Amino acid sequence: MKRSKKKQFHEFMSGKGLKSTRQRDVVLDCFLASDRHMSTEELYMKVRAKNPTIGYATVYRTLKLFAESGIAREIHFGDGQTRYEHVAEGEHHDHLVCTRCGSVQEFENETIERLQQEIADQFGFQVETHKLELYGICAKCRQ
Amino acid sequence: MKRSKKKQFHEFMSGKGLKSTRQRDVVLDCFLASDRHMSTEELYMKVRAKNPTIGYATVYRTLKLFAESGIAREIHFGDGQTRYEHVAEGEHHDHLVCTRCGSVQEFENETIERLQQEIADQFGFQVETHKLELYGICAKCRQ
DNA sequence: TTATAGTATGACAATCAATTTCAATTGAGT
DNA sequence: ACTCAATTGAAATTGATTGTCATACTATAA
Ligand SMILES: [Mn+2]
Ligand SMILES: [Mn+2]
Ligand SMILES: [Zn+2]
Ligand SMILES: [Zn+2]
Repeated sequence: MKRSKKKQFHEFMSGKGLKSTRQRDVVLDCFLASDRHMSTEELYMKVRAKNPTIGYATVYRTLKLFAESGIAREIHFGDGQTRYEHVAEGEHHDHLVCTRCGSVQEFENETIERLQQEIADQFGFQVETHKLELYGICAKCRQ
Repeated sequence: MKRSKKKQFHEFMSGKGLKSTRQRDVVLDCFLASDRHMSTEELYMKVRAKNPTIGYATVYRTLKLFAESGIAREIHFGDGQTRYEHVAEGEHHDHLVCTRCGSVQEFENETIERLQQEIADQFGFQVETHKLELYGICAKCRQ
């Protein structure tokens, strides 16, 4: 799985005439080894631990490339931080976000997805993406 | 309806020992007279048209008070702009957002709301708020 | 292998929305 | 009118992100 994402990214890069670099490989390894829903800042810290010479701008630029290549998805939970999560091909999920501890639980619901489609159809709206997030208190934080 | 929101806001303010000012009244009038889903910037422009001496910070501060008082809700559509929309007491709706023309269509779906609740219950998660947005191309933009 | 052309990098400046600071002003109860 | 906390606008500041640019590097051709 990690092998295949590496491959996917490298194919995307060479297909666009973009280069493979030491820095990008470090960022990629840190991203793939990381928990999901990491903020750019958090990832930058992990990257620095491996190679302190890598700059902030490079991490930002590389994460955008991950999203373009399809191995990552950009997410926003409403704190001013952009986050990235791993994307499994053909999969989709939504999120439960704890406003107390910040933990994130993923879920899938086929019925909701279908209803969304129906609603869009009623309005003649063509859905490209959607975002469903439930914010509240997770089981642990409720004791 | 507009009378009652004005009232609601003024009651909230006096209840907190906060003052009624000329500036706040102008911002409130502009907000109530406006289309929904206005960005702070857009509202600021309307405010300036009525009273060019009112500052940016005052508009920001006042909109936060609207949200606190319950007459407005803060929304984020992923462009870097915070928006505010009118809140009707006891009502809730979600959004279809056109990524081409920026238009916003509101909808309500009781079944989806119920399913969200069920999912949260399964995880022992206590929902406080949620966000459901469908992004894509609206009927008009599809010709 | 070496030359070459275009890409990538990191330090730093710049941007953008939003917030904070602060001295001067104002609102509301007395 | 008096008092005092709340409010204001201008400007400075923050925090995340992006742009600039001179230097360094990668990949391919020769
Ligand atoms: Mn996720
Ligand atoms: Mn709305
Ligand atoms: Zn929690
Ligand atoms: Zn449209």
